[in-house]
Amino acid sequence: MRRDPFQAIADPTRRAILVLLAMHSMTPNALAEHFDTTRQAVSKHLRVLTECELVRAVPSGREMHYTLQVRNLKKVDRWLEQFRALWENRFSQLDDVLTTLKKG
Amino acid sequence: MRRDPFQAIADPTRRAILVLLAMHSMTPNALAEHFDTTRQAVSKHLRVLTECELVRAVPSGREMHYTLQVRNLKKVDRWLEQFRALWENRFSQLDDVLTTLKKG
DNA sequence: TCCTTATGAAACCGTTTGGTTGCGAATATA
DNA sequence: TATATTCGCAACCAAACGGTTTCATAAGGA
Repeated sequence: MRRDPFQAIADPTRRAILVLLAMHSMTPNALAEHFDTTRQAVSKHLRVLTECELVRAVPSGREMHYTLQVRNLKKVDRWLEQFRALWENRFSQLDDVLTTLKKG
Repeated sequence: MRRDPFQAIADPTRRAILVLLAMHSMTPNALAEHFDTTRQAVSKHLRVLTECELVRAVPSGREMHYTLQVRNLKKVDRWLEQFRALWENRFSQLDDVLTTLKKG
């Protein structure tokens, strides 16, 4: 089973969860209210996110507070880094044909 | 079938293909030599990447030259943008406990 | 204590994924 | 023309994915 941040953010629901948790930590029930699925489905996504260490569970009584753990998102950012130069230089501003010529 | 850059870069082989194509355009055969799979498997990945418009196929005789199309990678970059502030501010430099306090 | 609420885990299901093999079409070469 | 090479497509397969329903556990409230 692949467990890395790239696979984690492939799912749109998981991306939305991360965005919500970026505001403040939330319980599974509170999160589930934002989606058109069951609490258990959200819980499964939280499990994946926890295994990827993109999220951390903090118990509080009978509730569980999930918190964003931003560190591993940086891995995605670092991977993108190697392409950033390509879309920031002036060649990539031109159309695709020119890009092709440059690389061919 | 979901076809977006997030799903495209979830697969490690596809990420490696994108990195290789960032250097210069390549044919499916040339690409396949870099991996421990068949040409057809690489071809399938190229199909996905093409559908996501992360790659563009340029025919040349009986060969096909695949070129990186960087535009849609920016979508991932823009999504990450909303988290970048979190790991760039001084709070995220502290350990996870502090991060929790800040968000709780 | 009894009941409700919050949660995770397990079993199950249909679809998607990533891979293989085999094929046919089209281009280059002898 | 005949042959070899490059490639995409279709069929098939096992494993993973995303979802549901059901159940057990544990904590709060009447």
